Amino acid sequence: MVGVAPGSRADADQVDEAPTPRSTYHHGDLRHALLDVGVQMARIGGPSAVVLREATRSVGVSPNAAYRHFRDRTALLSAVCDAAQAALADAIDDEQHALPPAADEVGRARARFRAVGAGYVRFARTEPGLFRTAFSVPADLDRRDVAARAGACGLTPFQLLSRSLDELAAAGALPAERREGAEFLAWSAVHGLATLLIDGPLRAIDDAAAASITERLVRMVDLGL
Amino acid sequence: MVGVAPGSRADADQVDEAPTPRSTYHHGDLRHALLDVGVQMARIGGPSAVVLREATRSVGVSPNAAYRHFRDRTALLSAVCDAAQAALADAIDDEQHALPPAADEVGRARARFRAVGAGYVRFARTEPGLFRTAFSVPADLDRRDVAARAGACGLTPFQLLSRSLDELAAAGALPAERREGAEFLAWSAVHGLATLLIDGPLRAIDDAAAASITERLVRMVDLGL
DNA sequence: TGTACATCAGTGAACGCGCGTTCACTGATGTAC
DNA sequence: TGTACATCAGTGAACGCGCGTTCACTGATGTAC
Repeated sequence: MVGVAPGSRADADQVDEAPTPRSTYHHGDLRHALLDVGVQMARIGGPSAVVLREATRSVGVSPNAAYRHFRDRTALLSAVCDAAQAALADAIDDEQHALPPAADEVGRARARFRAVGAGYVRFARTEPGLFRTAFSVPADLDRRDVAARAGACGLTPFQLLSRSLDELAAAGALPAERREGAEFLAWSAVHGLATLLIDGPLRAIDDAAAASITERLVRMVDLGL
Repeated sequence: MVGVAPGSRADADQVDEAPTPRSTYHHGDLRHALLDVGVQMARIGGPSAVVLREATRSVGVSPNAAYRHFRDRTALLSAVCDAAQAALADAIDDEQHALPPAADEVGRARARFRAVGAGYVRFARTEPGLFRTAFSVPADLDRRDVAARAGACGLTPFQLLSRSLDELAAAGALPAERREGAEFLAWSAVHGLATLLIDGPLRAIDDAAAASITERLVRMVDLGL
Protein backbone atom coordinates (compact mmCIF):
# COMPACT_ATOMS: atom_id res chain seq x y z
CA MET A 1 0.00 0.00 0.00
CA VAL A 2 1.25 3.39 -0.93
CA GLY A 3 0.78 6.12 1.59
CA VAL A 4 -0.01 9.78 1.41
CA ALA A 5 2.76 12.24 2.16
CA PRO A 6 1.53 13.98 5.33
CA GLY A 7 3.28 17.29 4.94
CA SER A 8 2.54 18.41 1.43
CA ARG A 9 4.37 21.39 0.11
CA ALA A 10 3.00 24.89 0.51
CA ASP A 11 2.75 25.77 -3.17
CA ALA A 12 0.60 22.76 -3.89
CA ASP A 13 -2.45 24.93 -4.41
CA GLN A 14 -1.26 25.79 -7.87
CA VAL A 15 -3.56 24.72 -10.64
CA ASP A 16 -0.60 23.71 -12.70
CA GLU A 17 1.36 22.66 -9.69
CA ALA A 18 5.04 23.30 -9.84
CA PRO A 19 7.03 20.13 -10.17
CA THR A 20 9.11 19.23 -7.17
CA PRO A 21 12.59 20.57 -7.86
CA ARG A 22 15.39 18.11 -7.42
CA SER A 23 18.91 18.91 -6.34
CA THR A 24 20.34 15.66 -7.62
CA TYR A 25 20.37 14.50 -11.21
CA HIS A 26 19.18 11.07 -10.20
CA HIS A 27 15.84 10.96 -8.51
CA GLY A 28 16.54 8.26 -5.98
CA ASP A 29 13.41 6.17 -6.16
CA LEU A 30 11.51 7.25 -9.22
CA ARG A 31 9.58 4.04 -9.56
CA HIS A 32 8.16 4.44 -6.11
CA ALA A 33 7.41 8.11 -6.64
CA LEU A 34 5.55 7.44 -9.88
CA LEU A 35 3.56 4.69 -8.24
CA ASP A 36 2.62 7.03 -5.40
CA VAL A 37 1.29 9.76 -7.63
CA GLY A 38 -0.34 7.11 -9.78
CA VAL A 39 -2.30 5.95 -6.76
CA GLN A 40 -3.17 9.53 -5.97
CA MET A 41 -4.50 10.08 -9.47
CA ALA A 42 -6.48 6.84 -9.33
CA ARG A 43 -7.92 7.88 -6.00
CA ILE A 44 -9.29 11.07 -7.50
CA GLY A 45 -10.29 9.99 -10.96
CA GLY A 46 -10.22 6.23 -11.28
CA PRO A 47 -8.16 4.19 -13.72
CA SER A 48 -8.44 6.55 -16.66
CA ALA A 49 -6.93 9.31 -14.55
CA VAL A 50 -3.68 7.40 -14.30
CA VAL A 51 -1.81 9.40 -16.90
CA LEU A 52 1.85 8.74 -17.49
CA ARG A 53 2.85 12.24 -18.54
CA GLU A 54 1.05 13.81 -15.65
CA ALA A 55 2.75 11.46 -13.23
CA THR A 56 6.20 12.40 -14.47
CA ARG A 57 5.25 16.05 -14.46
CA SER A 58 4.18 16.09 -10.86
CA VAL A 59 7.26 14.17 -9.81
CA GLY A 60 9.38 16.73 -11.65
CA VAL A 61 10.94 14.49 -14.23
CA SER A 62 10.80 14.33 -18.01
CA PRO A 63 8.08 12.13 -19.51
CA ASN A 64 10.38 9.54 -20.94
CA ALA A 65 12.12 8.95 -17.65
CA ALA A 66 9.15 6.80 -16.70
CA TYR A 67 10.20 4.25 -19.28
CA ARG A 68 13.22 3.32 -17.19
CA HIS A 69 10.81 1.90 -14.62
CA PHE A 70 7.68 0.86 -16.44
CA ARG A 71 7.50 -0.77 -19.81
CA ASP A 72 4.60 1.43 -20.80
CA ARG A 73 1.55 3.14 -19.41
CA THR A 74 -0.25 -0.15 -18.93
CA ALA A 75 2.52 -1.41 -16.68
CA LEU A 76 2.12 1.66 -14.49
CA LEU A 77 -1.64 1.24 -14.35
CA SER A 78 -1.22 -2.39 -13.47
CA ALA A 79 1.07 -1.53 -10.57
CA VAL A 80 -1.45 1.03 -9.32
CA CYS A 81 -4.15 -1.61 -9.63
CA ASP A 82 -2.14 -3.96 -7.44
CA ALA A 83 -1.76 -1.24 -4.83
CA ALA A 84 -5.50 -0.64 -4.90
CA GLN A 85 -6.16 -4.32 -4.33
CA ALA A 86 -3.81 -4.25 -1.38
CA ALA A 87 -5.64 -1.26 0.04
CA LEU A 88 -8.90 -3.14 -0.31
CA ALA A 89 -7.41 -6.07 1.55
CA ASP A 90 -6.42 -3.71 4.35
CA ALA A 91 -9.94 -2.35 4.57
CA ILE A 92 -11.35 -5.84 4.94
CA ASP A 93 -8.73 -6.80 7.46
CA ASP A 94 -9.43 -3.67 9.49
CA GLU A 95 -13.12 -4.44 9.54
CA GLN A 96 -12.44 -7.89 10.88
CA HIS A 97 -10.13 -6.60 13.57
CA ALA A 98 -12.67 -4.08 14.74
CA LEU A 99 -15.08 -6.88 15.60
CA PRO A 100 -16.05 -7.38 19.24
CA PRO A 101 -15.26 -10.80 20.67
CA ALA A 102 -17.95 -13.39 19.95
CA ALA A 103 -19.50 -15.89 22.32
CA ASP A 104 -19.19 -19.03 20.26
CA GLU A 105 -17.26 -20.22 17.23
CA VAL A 106 -20.23 -20.08 14.90
CA GLY A 107 -21.03 -16.54 15.91
CA ARG A 108 -17.44 -15.58 15.44
CA ALA A 109 -17.16 -17.16 12.01
CA ARG A 110 -20.39 -15.53 10.91
CA ALA A 111 -19.30 -12.11 12.13
CA ARG A 112 -15.95 -12.40 10.43
CA PHE A 113 -17.59 -13.45 7.19
CA ARG A 114 -19.95 -10.54 7.29
CA ALA A 115 -17.08 -8.21 8.08
CA VAL A 116 -15.51 -9.15 4.76
CA GLY A 117 -18.56 -7.83 2.97
CA ALA A 118 -18.84 -4.78 5.16
CA GLY A 119 -15.19 -3.85 4.67
CA TYR A 120 -15.46 -4.39 0.95
CA VAL A 121 -18.44 -2.09 0.60
CA ARG A 122 -17.03 0.48 2.97
CA PHE A 123 -13.86 0.68 0.89
CA ALA A 124 -15.87 1.09 -2.30
CA ARG A 125 -17.79 3.97 -0.75
CA THR A 126 -14.86 5.78 0.82
CA GLU A 127 -12.40 5.22 -2.02
CA PRO A 128 -14.47 4.85 -5.18
CA GLY A 129 -11.60 5.83 -7.44
CA LEU A 130 -9.29 3.23 -5.98
CA PHE A 131 -12.06 0.66 -5.95
CA ARG A 132 -12.70 1.10 -9.66
CA THR A 133 -9.00 0.96 -10.33
CA ALA A 134 -8.62 -2.25 -8.35
CA PHE A 135 -10.82 -3.98 -10.90
CA SER A 136 -9.69 -2.17 -14.00
CA VAL A 137 -7.12 -4.77 -14.91
CA PRO A 138 -8.81 -8.13 -15.45
CA ALA A 139 -7.92 -10.38 -12.55
CA ASP A 140 -6.32 -13.76 -12.65
CA LEU A 141 -6.62 -15.92 -9.60
CA ASP A 142 -3.45 -17.79 -10.40
CA ARG A 143 -1.27 -14.74 -10.85
CA ARG A 144 2.24 -15.46 -9.82
CA ASP A 145 2.65 -12.08 -8.16
CA VAL A 146 -0.19 -12.40 -5.69
CA ALA A 147 2.12 -10.71 -3.21
CA ALA A 148 1.65 -7.34 -4.87
CA ARG A 149 -2.08 -7.54 -4.29
CA ALA A 150 -1.87 -8.56 -0.68
CA GLY A 151 -2.48 -6.20 2.20
CA ALA A 152 -0.44 -5.77 5.33
CA CYS A 153 -1.76 -9.09 6.61
CA GLY A 154 -0.23 -10.89 3.65
CA LEU A 155 -3.50 -11.88 1.99
CA THR A 156 -5.37 -10.56 -1.04
CA PRO A 157 -9.05 -9.62 -0.80
CA PHE A 158 -9.96 -12.89 -2.44
CA GLN A 159 -7.85 -14.87 -0.01
CA LEU A 160 -9.44 -13.09 2.93
CA LEU A 161 -12.84 -14.10 1.62
CA SER A 162 -11.70 -17.68 1.11
CA ARG A 163 -10.36 -17.83 4.62
CA SER A 164 -13.57 -16.60 6.12
CA LEU A 165 -15.54 -19.21 4.18
CA ASP A 166 -13.16 -21.85 5.50
CA GLU A 167 -13.84 -20.63 9.02
CA LEU A 168 -17.55 -20.78 8.35
CA ALA A 169 -17.21 -24.36 7.16
CA ALA A 170 -14.99 -25.32 10.09
CA ALA A 171 -17.55 -23.90 12.51
CA GLY A 172 -20.22 -26.00 10.88
CA ALA A 173 -22.16 -23.01 9.59
CA LEU A 174 -21.55 -23.95 5.97
CA PRO A 175 -22.16 -27.50 4.75
CA ALA A 176 -19.04 -28.95 3.17
CA GLU A 177 -20.77 -29.76 -0.11
CA ARG A 178 -21.61 -26.09 -0.58
CA ARG A 179 -18.17 -24.81 0.26
CA GLU A 180 -16.64 -25.20 -3.17
CA GLY A 181 -17.00 -22.14 -5.33
CA ALA A 182 -18.83 -20.28 -2.59
CA GLU A 183 -16.31 -17.48 -3.02
CA PHE A 184 -17.83 -16.51 -6.30
CA LEU A 185 -21.36 -16.41 -5.01
CA ALA A 186 -20.47 -14.23 -2.06
CA TRP A 187 -18.16 -12.08 -4.10
CA SER A 188 -20.78 -11.53 -6.78
CA ALA A 189 -23.32 -10.25 -4.32
CA VAL A 190 -20.99 -7.91 -2.52
CA HIS A 191 -19.25 -6.66 -5.63
CA GLY A 192 -22.55 -5.98 -7.31
CA LEU A 193 -23.78 -3.99 -4.36
CA ALA A 194 -20.59 -1.97 -4.28
CA THR A 195 -21.07 -1.15 -7.94
CA LEU A 196 -24.68 -0.12 -7.45
CA LEU A 197 -23.63 2.06 -4.55
CA ILE A 198 -20.91 3.97 -6.33
CA ASP A 199 -22.03 4.12 -9.96
CA GLY A 200 -25.56 2.84 -9.94
CA PRO A 201 -28.97 3.93 -8.75
CA LEU A 202 -27.97 3.72 -5.08
CA ARG A 203 -25.16 6.21 -5.40
CA ALA A 204 -27.06 8.97 -3.65
CA ILE A 205 -28.03 7.21 -0.46
CA ASP A 206 -26.45 8.11 2.87
CA ASP A 207 -24.06 6.11 5.01
CA ALA A 208 -26.70 4.71 7.32
CA ALA A 209 -28.84 3.43 4.47
CA ALA A 210 -25.80 2.00 2.75
CA ALA A 211 -24.70 0.20 5.89
CA SER A 212 -28.19 -1.15 6.40
CA ILE A 213 -28.57 -2.53 2.91
CA THR A 214 -25.08 -4.00 3.09
CA GLU A 215 -26.01 -5.72 6.33
CA ARG A 216 -29.13 -7.05 4.68
CA LEU A 217 -27.29 -8.30 1.63
CA VAL A 218 -24.62 -10.08 3.59
CA ARG A 219 -27.27 -11.75 5.70
CA MET A 220 -28.97 -12.87 2.53
CA VAL A 221 -25.77 -14.44 1.29
CA ASP A 222 -25.07 -16.06 4.61
CA LEU A 223 -28.54 -17.59 4.68
CA GLY A 224 -28.65 -18.50 1.03
CA LEU A 225 -25.28 -20.20 0.84
CA MET B 1 -10.36 13.36 -46.30
CA VAL B 2 -13.02 10.78 -46.57
CA GLY B 3 -15.65 12.29 -48.82
CA VAL B 4 -14.91 10.55 -52.10
CA ALA B 5 -15.77 12.26 -55.34
CA PRO B 6 -17.54 9.70 -57.55
CA GLY B 7 -15.01 9.91 -60.34
CA SER B 8 -11.85 9.48 -58.30
CA ARG B 9 -12.10 5.78 -57.66
CA ALA B 10 -8.39 5.27 -58.18
CA ASP B 11 -7.25 6.80 -54.90
CA ALA B 12 -9.98 5.04 -52.94
CA ASP B 13 -7.68 2.21 -51.90
CA GLN B 14 -8.47 3.14 -48.34
CA VAL B 15 -8.34 0.38 -45.79
CA ASP B 16 -11.22 2.21 -44.23
CA GLU B 17 -14.38 1.02 -45.87
CA ALA B 18 -16.03 3.47 -48.20
CA PRO B 19 -18.85 5.34 -46.54
CA THR B 20 -22.29 4.67 -47.89
CA PRO B 21 -22.79 7.16 -50.70
CA ARG B 22 -25.97 9.14 -50.60
CA SER B 23 -27.91 10.36 -53.61
CA THR B 24 -29.83 13.00 -51.69
CA TYR B 25 -28.35 15.96 -49.89
CA HIS B 26 -30.45 15.26 -46.85
CA HIS B 27 -29.86 11.97 -45.20
CA GLY B 28 -33.39 11.17 -44.23
CA ASP B 29 -32.99 9.84 -40.74
CA LEU B 30 -29.52 10.71 -39.60
CA ARG B 31 -30.31 10.52 -35.93
CA HIS B 32 -31.46 6.97 -36.28
CA ALA B 33 -28.51 6.02 -38.45
CA LEU B 34 -26.00 7.45 -35.97
CA LEU B 35 -27.68 5.67 -33.13
CA ASP B 36 -27.54 2.39 -35.04
CA VAL B 37 -23.84 2.57 -35.75
CA GLY B 38 -23.31 3.80 -32.20
CA VAL B 39 -24.89 0.62 -30.92
CA GLN B 40 -22.74 -1.37 -33.30
CA MET B 41 -19.60 0.30 -31.99
CA ALA B 42 -20.67 -0.28 -28.39
CA ARG B 43 -21.35 -3.90 -29.18
CA ILE B 44 -17.80 -4.38 -30.36
CA GLY B 45 -15.85 -2.16 -28.02
CA GLY B 46 -17.99 -1.00 -25.16
CA PRO B 47 -18.80 2.59 -24.23
CA SER B 48 -15.41 4.06 -25.06
CA ALA B 49 -15.76 2.77 -28.61
CA VAL B 50 -18.72 5.06 -29.19
CA VAL B 51 -16.85 7.67 -31.16
CA LEU B 52 -18.73 10.53 -32.73
CA ARG B 53 -16.44 11.11 -35.69
CA GLU B 54 -16.32 7.45 -36.55
CA ALA B 55 -20.09 7.26 -36.44
CA THR B 56 -20.51 10.11 -38.91
CA ARG B 57 -17.79 8.64 -41.08
CA SER B 58 -19.43 5.27 -41.41
CA VAL B 59 -22.79 6.87 -42.10
CA GLY B 60 -21.16 8.94 -44.83
CA VAL B 61 -21.74 12.36 -43.40
CA SER B 62 -19.45 15.14 -42.21
CA PRO B 63 -18.51 15.10 -38.51
CA ASN B 64 -20.38 18.22 -37.59
CA ALA B 65 -23.63 16.96 -39.06
CA ALA B 66 -24.04 14.93 -35.88
CA TYR B 67 -24.56 18.13 -33.95
CA ARG B 68 -27.92 18.65 -35.60
CA HIS B 69 -29.16 15.57 -33.74
CA PHE B 70 -27.10 15.24 -30.60
CA ARG B 71 -25.95 18.04 -28.38
CA ASP B 72 -22.56 16.45 -28.02
CA ARG B 73 -20.82 13.12 -27.82
CA THR B 74 -22.24 12.42 -24.38
CA ALA B 75 -25.77 12.74 -25.70
CA LEU B 76 -25.02 10.14 -28.34
CA LEU B 77 -23.49 7.80 -25.80
CA SER B 78 -26.46 8.27 -23.56
CA ALA B 79 -28.85 7.31 -26.35
CA VAL B 80 -26.77 4.22 -27.08
CA CYS B 81 -26.86 3.39 -23.39
CA ASP B 82 -30.65 3.55 -23.42
CA ALA B 83 -30.75 1.20 -26.39
CA ALA B 84 -28.47 -1.21 -24.58
CA GLN B 85 -30.77 -1.20 -21.58
CA ALA B 86 -33.69 -1.96 -23.85
CA ALA B 87 -31.78 -4.86 -25.37
CA LEU B 88 -31.11 -6.19 -21.90
CA ALA B 89 -34.81 -5.97 -21.11
CA ASP B 90 -35.54 -7.98 -24.24
CA ALA B 91 -33.06 -10.68 -23.19
CA ILE B 92 -34.76 -11.01 -19.82
CA ASP B 93 -38.19 -11.05 -21.38
CA ASP B 94 -37.12 -13.73 -23.86
CA GLU B 95 -35.78 -15.88 -21.06
CA GLN B 96 -39.08 -15.66 -19.24
CA HIS B 97 -41.07 -16.53 -22.35
CA ALA B 98 -38.94 -19.59 -23.01
CA LEU B 99 -40.00 -21.08 -19.70
CA PRO B 100 -42.04 -24.31 -19.74
CA PRO B 101 -45.42 -24.09 -18.03
CA ALA B 102 -45.25 -24.60 -14.28
CA ALA B 103 -47.46 -26.79 -12.13
CA ASP B 104 -48.34 -24.33 -9.40
CA GLU B 105 -48.20 -20.60 -8.84
CA VAL B 106 -45.21 -20.71 -6.52
CA GLY B 107 -43.24 -22.78 -8.98
CA ARG B 108 -44.14 -20.42 -11.73
CA ALA B 109 -43.17 -17.30 -9.78
CA ARG B 110 -39.90 -18.87 -8.76
CA ALA B 111 -39.06 -19.89 -12.29
CA ARG B 112 -39.87 -16.46 -13.63
CA PHE B 113 -37.76 -14.82 -10.99
CA ARG B 114 -34.82 -17.05 -11.76
CA ALA B 115 -35.28 -16.37 -15.45
CA VAL B 116 -34.63 -12.70 -14.79
CA GLY B 117 -31.21 -13.56 -13.45
CA ALA B 118 -30.51 -16.09 -16.15
CA GLY B 119 -31.45 -13.67 -18.92
CA TYR B 120 -29.38 -10.93 -17.34
CA VAL B 121 -26.26 -13.04 -17.17
CA ARG B 122 -26.80 -14.54 -20.58
CA PHE B 123 -27.00 -11.07 -22.08
CA ALA B 124 -23.81 -10.03 -20.32
CA ARG B 125 -22.00 -13.05 -21.71
CA THR B 126 -23.30 -12.83 -25.27
CA GLU B 127 -23.15 -9.04 -25.56
CA PRO B 128 -20.44 -7.88 -23.19
CA GLY B 129 -19.88 -4.63 -25.05
CA LEU B 130 -23.53 -3.67 -24.89
CA PHE B 131 -23.76 -4.83 -21.30
CA ARG B 132 -20.91 -2.55 -20.26
CA THR B 133 -22.44 0.28 -22.19
CA ALA B 134 -25.82 -0.21 -20.56
CA PHE B 135 -24.23 0.73 -17.24
CA SER B 136 -21.80 3.33 -18.45
CA VAL B 137 -24.13 6.23 -17.81
CA PRO B 138 -25.08 6.35 -14.13
CA ALA B 139 -28.66 5.25 -13.78
CA ASP B 140 -31.49 7.09 -12.20
CA LEU B 141 -34.53 5.13 -11.23
CA ASP B 142 -36.77 8.16 -11.54
CA ARG B 143 -35.69 9.13 -15.02
CA ARG B 144 -38.49 10.73 -16.89
CA ASP B 145 -37.64 8.94 -20.10
CA VAL B 146 -37.91 5.42 -18.79
CA ALA B 147 -39.52 4.58 -22.12
CA ALA B 148 -36.18 4.75 -23.91
CA ARG B 149 -34.80 2.04 -21.67
CA ALA B 150 -37.76 -0.29 -22.01
CA GLY B 151 -37.71 -3.38 -24.18
CA ALA B 152 -40.37 -4.52 -26.59
CA CYS B 153 -42.55 -5.54 -23.64
CA GLY B 154 -42.62 -1.95 -22.43
CA LEU B 155 -40.61 -2.52 -19.26
CA THR B 156 -37.04 -1.72 -18.28
CA PRO B 157 -34.76 -4.40 -16.83
CA PHE B 158 -35.35 -2.99 -13.39
CA GLN B 159 -39.11 -3.05 -13.84
CA LEU B 160 -38.99 -6.65 -15.02
CA LEU B 161 -37.13 -7.55 -11.85
CA SER B 162 -39.63 -5.63 -9.73
CA ARG B 163 -42.51 -7.38 -11.38
CA SER B 164 -41.06 -10.80 -10.76
CA LEU B 165 -40.53 -9.96 -7.10
CA ASP B 166 -44.15 -8.86 -6.92
CA GLU B 167 -45.18 -12.19 -8.38
CA LEU B 168 -43.03 -13.98 -5.83
CA ALA B 169 -44.70 -12.04 -3.05
CA ALA B 170 -48.18 -12.64 -4.47
CA ALA B 171 -47.50 -16.36 -4.63
CA GLY B 172 -46.48 -16.32 -1.00
CA ALA B 173 -42.88 -17.26 -1.72
CA LEU B 174 -41.55 -13.95 -0.41
CA PRO B 175 -42.74 -12.59 2.95
CA ALA B 176 -44.23 -9.14 2.58
CA GLU B 177 -41.89 -7.57 5.12
CA ARG B 178 -38.91 -8.58 3.00
CA ARG B 179 -40.34 -7.36 -0.27
CA GLU B 180 -39.24 -3.76 0.02
CA GLY B 181 -35.87 -3.06 -1.43
CA ALA B 182 -35.46 -6.68 -2.46
CA GLU B 183 -34.70 -5.45 -5.97
CA PHE B 184 -31.35 -4.16 -4.89
CA LEU B 185 -30.32 -7.35 -3.17
CA ALA B 186 -31.20 -9.51 -6.14
CA TRP B 187 -29.78 -7.05 -8.59
CA SER B 188 -26.50 -6.79 -6.69
CA ALA B 189 -25.94 -10.51 -6.78
CA VAL B 190 -26.73 -10.95 -10.42
CA HIS B 191 -24.94 -7.84 -11.57
CA GLY B 192 -21.85 -8.80 -9.61
CA LEU B 193 -21.80 -12.23 -11.16
CA ALA B 194 -22.18 -10.79 -14.62
CA THR B 195 -19.20 -8.52 -13.95
CA LEU B 196 -17.07 -11.38 -12.67
CA LEU B 197 -17.98 -13.39 -15.73
CA ILE B 198 -17.09 -10.84 -18.33
CA ASP B 199 -14.23 -8.84 -16.78
CA GLY B 200 -13.27 -10.76 -13.69
CA PRO B 201 -11.63 -14.02 -12.75
CA LEU B 202 -14.47 -16.09 -14.20
CA ARG B 203 -14.14 -14.67 -17.68
CA ALA B 204 -12.53 -17.83 -19.08
CA ILE B 205 -15.10 -20.40 -18.03
CA ASP B 206 -17.34 -22.11 -20.57
CA ASP B 207 -21.07 -21.76 -21.12
CA ALA B 208 -22.03 -24.80 -19.10
CA ALA B 209 -20.03 -23.71 -16.07
CA ALA B 210 -21.38 -20.19 -16.36
CA ALA B 211 -24.95 -21.46 -16.53
CA SER B 212 -24.37 -23.67 -13.55
CA ILE B 213 -22.91 -20.98 -11.34
CA THR B 214 -25.67 -18.61 -12.39
CA GLU B 215 -28.24 -21.22 -11.43
CA ARG B 216 -26.54 -21.61 -8.09
CA LEU B 217 -26.37 -17.90 -7.45
CA VAL B 218 -29.99 -17.29 -8.28
CA ARG B 219 -30.99 -20.14 -6.00
CA MET B 220 -28.92 -18.56 -3.25
CA VAL B 221 -30.73 -15.27 -3.68
CA ASP B 222 -34.10 -16.94 -3.81
CA LEU B 223 -33.38 -18.79 -0.57
CA GLY B 224 -31.67 -15.90 1.15
CA LEU B 225 -34.27 -13.29 0.44
C1' DT C 1 44.59 6.27 -3.81
C1' DG C 2 43.55 7.60 -8.42
C1' DT C 3 41.52 6.77 -12.68
C1' DA C 4 39.34 4.51 -16.80
C1' DC C 5 35.21 2.93 -18.25
C1' DA C 6 30.84 0.33 -18.44
C1' DT C 7 26.43 0.99 -16.89
C1' DC C 8 22.62 3.17 -15.28
C1' DA C 9 19.12 6.98 -14.99
C1' DG C 10 18.08 10.83 -16.49
C1' DT C 11 17.15 14.95 -20.63
C1' DG C 12 15.28 17.56 -24.86
C1' DA C 13 12.97 17.53 -28.83
C1' DA C 14 9.90 15.72 -31.71
C1' DC C 15 6.30 12.47 -33.71
C1' DG C 16 1.76 11.07 -35.11
C1' DC C 17 -2.58 10.44 -33.58
C1' DG C 18 -7.53 11.11 -33.67
C1' DC C 19 -10.49 13.13 -31.13
C1' DG C 20 -14.50 16.67 -30.03
C1' DT C 21 -15.96 20.90 -31.33
C1' DT C 22 -16.72 25.51 -33.67
C1' DC C 23 -17.12 28.75 -37.53
C1' DA C 24 -19.19 30.57 -41.50
C1' DC C 25 -21.26 28.64 -45.27
C1' DT C 26 -24.80 26.38 -48.80
C1' DG C 27 -28.20 23.20 -50.65
C1' DA C 28 -32.91 21.49 -50.06
C1' DT C 29 -37.57 21.82 -48.42
C1' DG C 30 -42.17 23.33 -47.22
C1' DT C 31 -45.45 26.90 -46.60
C1' DA C 32 -48.01 31.42 -47.29
C1' DC C 33 -49.85 34.09 -50.56
C1' DT D 1 -50.06 27.62 -60.29
C1' DG D 2 -45.92 30.08 -59.39
C1' DT D 3 -42.80 32.16 -56.37
C1' DA D 4 -40.57 34.37 -52.24
C1' DC D 5 -38.60 33.23 -48.20
C1' DA D 6 -37.86 31.23 -43.55
C1' DT D 7 -36.18 27.16 -41.83
C1' DC D 8 -33.90 23.05 -41.64
C1' DA D 9 -29.99 19.77 -42.49
C1' DG D 10 -26.20 19.35 -44.38
C1' DT D 11 -20.69 20.88 -45.87
C1' DG D 12 -15.55 22.26 -45.61
C1' DA D 13 -11.98 23.79 -43.14
C1' DA D 14 -9.77 24.46 -39.17
C1' DC D 15 -8.73 24.50 -34.01
C1' DG D 16 -6.47 23.06 -29.85
C1' DC D 17 -5.70 19.37 -27.11
C1' DG D 18 -2.78 16.22 -24.55
C1' DC D 19 -1.62 11.97 -24.90
C1' DG D 20 1.92 7.82 -25.37
C1' DT D 21 6.06 6.89 -27.30
C1' DT D 22 10.71 7.07 -29.69
C1' DC D 23 15.24 8.97 -30.85
C1' DA D 24 19.80 10.27 -29.91
C1' DC D 25 21.90 12.32 -26.22
C1' DT D 26 24.38 13.39 -21.46
C1' DG D 27 25.23 13.47 -16.52
C1' DA D 28 26.17 10.54 -12.50
C1' DT D 29 27.74 6.39 -10.33
C1' DG D 30 30.26 2.33 -8.95
C1' DT D 31 33.74 -0.97 -9.74
C1' DA D 32 38.26 -3.10 -11.40
C1' DC D 33 42.76 -2.40 -11.41
